[in-house]
Amino acid sequence: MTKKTHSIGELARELDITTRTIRFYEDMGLLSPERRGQTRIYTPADRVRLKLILRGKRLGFSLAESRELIELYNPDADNNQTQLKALLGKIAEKRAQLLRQLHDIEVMQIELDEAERRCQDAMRTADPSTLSGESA
Amino acid sequence: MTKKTHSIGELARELDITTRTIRFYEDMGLLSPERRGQTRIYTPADRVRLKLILRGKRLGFSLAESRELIELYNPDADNNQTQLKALLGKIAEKRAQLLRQLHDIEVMQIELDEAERRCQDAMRTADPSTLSGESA
DNA sequence: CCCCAAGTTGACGTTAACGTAAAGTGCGGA
DNA sequence: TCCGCACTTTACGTTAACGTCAACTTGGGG
Repeated sequence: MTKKTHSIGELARELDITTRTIRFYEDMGLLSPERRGQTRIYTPADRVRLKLILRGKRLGFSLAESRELIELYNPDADNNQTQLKALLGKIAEKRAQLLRQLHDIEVMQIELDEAERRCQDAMRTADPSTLSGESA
Repeated sequence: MTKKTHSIGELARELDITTRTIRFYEDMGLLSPERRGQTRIYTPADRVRLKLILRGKRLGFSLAESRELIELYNPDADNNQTQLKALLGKIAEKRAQLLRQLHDIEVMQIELDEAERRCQDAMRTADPSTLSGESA
């Protein structure tokens, strides 16, 4: 059975971040691992949270935004109807933001296509004297 | 004919950023508008560059990355074959990065779906006493 | 028992991306 | 002519997200 908990070092190595980063996220309230004495112990759930944060980072989310996201995934038992409605609203917001990013990516992909085309055109029409030595 | 150049203030208003930001981008080498005396004059091309930077920001790109992107779109006449190959390589990198982001967005959308579902479940099963006053 | 690797808590340093305040320039209108 | 507004440069301040020591403690191996 795949070991259920991790040390901070293990997590850091696996996710390719530093322990400092993990502790920082804890300071920011994004994680709250258990303790055995002083030592932090991370559950699979903590690992999931971390990966969620890192995914957020890859999309340009701030830690505050990632914290919001994490909270969205937690309809805690103590949420009343009003709070739940607010949650649904925030979910819709995030969704809209993702759609905007999708659009931005599409546009950027097209621009990259054009850039590549121009680049290849330039290679074909380039002065052959600038060839940098692959012919004997 | 739609006026061809813009003042820094016009651009700032249109793109919803500050003039400080625009000047900062210039300091970072992302823009180099013409001058009429001291005053900066922005061409449509400058405007395009700016929008490109802002799109990059929405996707979490740093200004350095945006500068790279801008350079990708400029197969300057003075690029030799070696440089052009390097450009194609960078274009491929950016493409890969965008694909990663696309994947991240997909995953996140699914997670939002689940979050929304859980949230609505919670609303249905919630203690009706927490209803905050919409029934007469 | 002692050491070392891996953990811990401070605390200060650093980088990116601007904000903000100060002090001056240039120009179209009353 | 003087006002006001938009522009300019210079320079210091700020926030987020860590990096980088320093000075501990702690559990297991020789």
